Amino acid sequence: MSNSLTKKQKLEKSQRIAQVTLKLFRENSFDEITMDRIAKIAGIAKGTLFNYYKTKENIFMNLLLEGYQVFFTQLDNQIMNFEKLSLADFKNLMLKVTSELIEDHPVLVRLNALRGPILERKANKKQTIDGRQKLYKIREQLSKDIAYRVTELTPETINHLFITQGAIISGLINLSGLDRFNHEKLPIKMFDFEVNIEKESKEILGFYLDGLFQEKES
Amino acid sequence: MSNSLTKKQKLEKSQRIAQVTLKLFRENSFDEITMDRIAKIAGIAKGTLFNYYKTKENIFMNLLLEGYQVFFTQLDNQIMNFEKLSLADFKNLMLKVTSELIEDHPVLVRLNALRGPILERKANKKQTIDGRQKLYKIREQLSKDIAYRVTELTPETINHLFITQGAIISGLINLSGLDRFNHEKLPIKMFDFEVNIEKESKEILGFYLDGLFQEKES
Amino acid sequence: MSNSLTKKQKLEKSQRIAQVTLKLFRENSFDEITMDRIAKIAGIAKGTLFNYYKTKENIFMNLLLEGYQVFFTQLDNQIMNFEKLSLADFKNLMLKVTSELIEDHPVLVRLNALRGPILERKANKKQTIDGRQKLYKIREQLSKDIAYRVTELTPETINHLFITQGAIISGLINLSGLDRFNHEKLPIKMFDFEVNIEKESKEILGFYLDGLFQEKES
Amino acid sequence: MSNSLTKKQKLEKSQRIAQVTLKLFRENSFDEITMDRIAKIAGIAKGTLFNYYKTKENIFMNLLLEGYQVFFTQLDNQIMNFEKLSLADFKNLMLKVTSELIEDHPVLVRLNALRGPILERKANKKQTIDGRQKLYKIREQLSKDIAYRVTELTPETINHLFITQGAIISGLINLSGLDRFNHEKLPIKMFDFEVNIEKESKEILGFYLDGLFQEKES
DNA sequence: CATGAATGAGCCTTCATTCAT
DNA sequence: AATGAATGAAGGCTCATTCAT
Repeated sequence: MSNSLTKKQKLEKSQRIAQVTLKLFRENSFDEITMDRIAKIAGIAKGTLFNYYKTKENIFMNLLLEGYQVFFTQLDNQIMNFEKLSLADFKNLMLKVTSELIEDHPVLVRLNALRGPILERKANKKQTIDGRQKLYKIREQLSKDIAYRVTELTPETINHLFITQGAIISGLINLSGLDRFNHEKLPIKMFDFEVNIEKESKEILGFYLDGLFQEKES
Repeated sequence: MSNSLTKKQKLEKSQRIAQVTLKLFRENSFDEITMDRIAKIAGIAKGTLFNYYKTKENIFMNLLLEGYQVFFTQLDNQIMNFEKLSLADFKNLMLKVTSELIEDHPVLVRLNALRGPILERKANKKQTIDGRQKLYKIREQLSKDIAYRVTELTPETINHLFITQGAIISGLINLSGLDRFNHEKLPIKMFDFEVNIEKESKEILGFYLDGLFQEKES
Repeated sequence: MSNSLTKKQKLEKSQRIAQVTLKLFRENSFDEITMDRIAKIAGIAKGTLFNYYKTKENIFMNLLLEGYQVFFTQLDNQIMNFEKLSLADFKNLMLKVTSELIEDHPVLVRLNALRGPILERKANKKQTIDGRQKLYKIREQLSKDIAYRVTELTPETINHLFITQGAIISGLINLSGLDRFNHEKLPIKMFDFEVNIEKESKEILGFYLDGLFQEKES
Repeated sequence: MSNSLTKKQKLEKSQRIAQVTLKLFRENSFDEITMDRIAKIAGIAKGTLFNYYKTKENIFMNLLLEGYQVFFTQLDNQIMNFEKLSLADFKNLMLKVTSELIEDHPVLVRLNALRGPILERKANKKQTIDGRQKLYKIREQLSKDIAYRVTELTPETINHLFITQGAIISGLINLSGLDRFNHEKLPIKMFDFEVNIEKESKEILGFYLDGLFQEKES
């Protein structure tokens, strides 16, 4: 009774852990976030962490999957409001999504960039496959819903576009050295540091879409 | 002279260390590469490592700077053969460079992605600035030489393009989980794993250039 | 409760570590005492050490502060038994304290000598200041209690005297090469080795007090 | 011929090493001075150091012995100018020497403080004894010359006084945390940091001498 | 289920000393 | 006698993970 938690209670605790980690990740790198800090801030014992997540990497993997699920679900809901979308509409949508990712969910992009080089390294094969498949499923559903409204594009193409979008944003974020998150500014003015991630991302993605659409036409 | 290594010999040994590290980096992440492993494979004592490079990060930073220097110098030499380059020529050039980076020097791109979040963390401000400036200089010279031949573009734009190119490739490589470099193939077929980095990069960059050129014209 | 050590238990373990370190310090210099040795002798893992003390220096700093606290508190208690103390009484007191420090707590003096050149080096500014202030507070209280009973002297003068006393003893202990604490006796008879630290210290301090008192009178 | 140095040349080189070390020791602790730095500043190879001094500790021990030799010799010369010295003269002399040690040769005192805890630890028994004996001889000669002029005191007493003097100064220097040599000042005002080493030393020694002389009279 | 003390492998780095040339 | 590259033992410290209670 007392020592057996309801599913709801368990979920709440695991989410608390996740939220704390997420918050920390906004201004810290993976290495800078220790299980100690997470436990302390979450107000639970370090050992308890491992009852909810087998490894540190699992916390982040979960964050990634849950995050994208929420994000894509919300996006899906918005799309449901439309009957049809022209290519121009779709382009605007993708650019808007780009802005949102960068402004409101850069953490999601950074988590995604963590997946291959870090998260999956310490996960076993099954976990890795499960994680990827889940992420894929989420994106797949969204892609289908969009393709249903943008008749010129297939779900595969749209799915592909989301991946490309992620790669572009991630590449730019990483390159910009996360300087927005760093405290000390370097007394130097070079292009690297002036990368306006949002503007760049939208430009690249925009031209990419233009090219893609043009190709389809011909 | 006797026991004193000539500059050439010293360079050779420091390059041996660098080569060992580079080789390890092809299939391992920064964290997985320890000074111990480097020393062992290079066939020298761990302490000797520090006679050539003051920190682990220095080895990688050097690898990055030297690598780009060589790569861009070769590129520069190729360009010197031309009198003038049309925009179409330039586009082909950028696409060819993209292929080369991905096929022959993916390590360079990954090193560059390491710079901000890892290499510069443990370097002091001066080293960081020096490193960045050196890298910048290299790219700057190349950009000027190209701009001289592609009259429609400014050096700044070209420099910008190289950075964008790096970001795109880096984003895709990272996203693809480096699977092509891993030993074990995952028994799974999903889009992520089928990302043909080279094809994708060229497509994105190609369309980006098209859009950019078109914009200039109007 | 179960696996959680009570405050008392934690204190006991941290004191065990401290005691081991103290014991080692009796016959070894700071550099000769490694965290490895401390852990081994304390019968715990090296990592455990760092759960109780963040740095090696912290162990010693703690030893110093705790040691003086205990010593001065005991001294304070003795003083509380008196209503008033004449200058002669006070002189006797200081000489007695000198004997006690040398006979029973030479380690305390040596720790104090370690503070500036070693312990505070690796401590951050806050720690350094805190440590010094704590030590100062301890001595200050004692000085006040004494000054209350020795009407001819101010607390400042007395505080000053304790510091001078420490310097004299420390100087002599260090000079005598700690030989009395070393295992091997040197087969040599020279003045240095015959320094009777206790006798010397008391003589110097005694005369110093005499001079000081005489000065006050005139 | 070319590969065999004259005694003079050898002496010069060993003195150069010594001078460099001495200079470094003025603003650095023993640990902060590496053989590397010494060699570099002296303009010789690191290996060469070991042709002149078998160990790092030997350099410092030599510095100590040579330093005192010079200092005491100069002092001896000054004394030779006098026929007789009264006790008051002698006291003034000792106080003047104290000032000189603190103002001009604090390094000497610090070296002396290094002898027991550091220098002799890594030296073998013979070296230790030799070093001590040499130092003793130097001081002994001086003591005799003084005793000859201060008829009230024996050479032993005077020798003893020099040791006491060294202990007092050393104790105070160490206690003051070498703050005069530190770059960063602590934003704190406590007695410890206000120790005026020279004033304190002279006061303690002065009173000590007063007491001693008074004792002799009675 | 929660706890948090204990673990120990592993990391980077330092530096006096050696020795082949 | 001089060189300086090579050595390697040693050091302090980190942190994800385990497990007895």
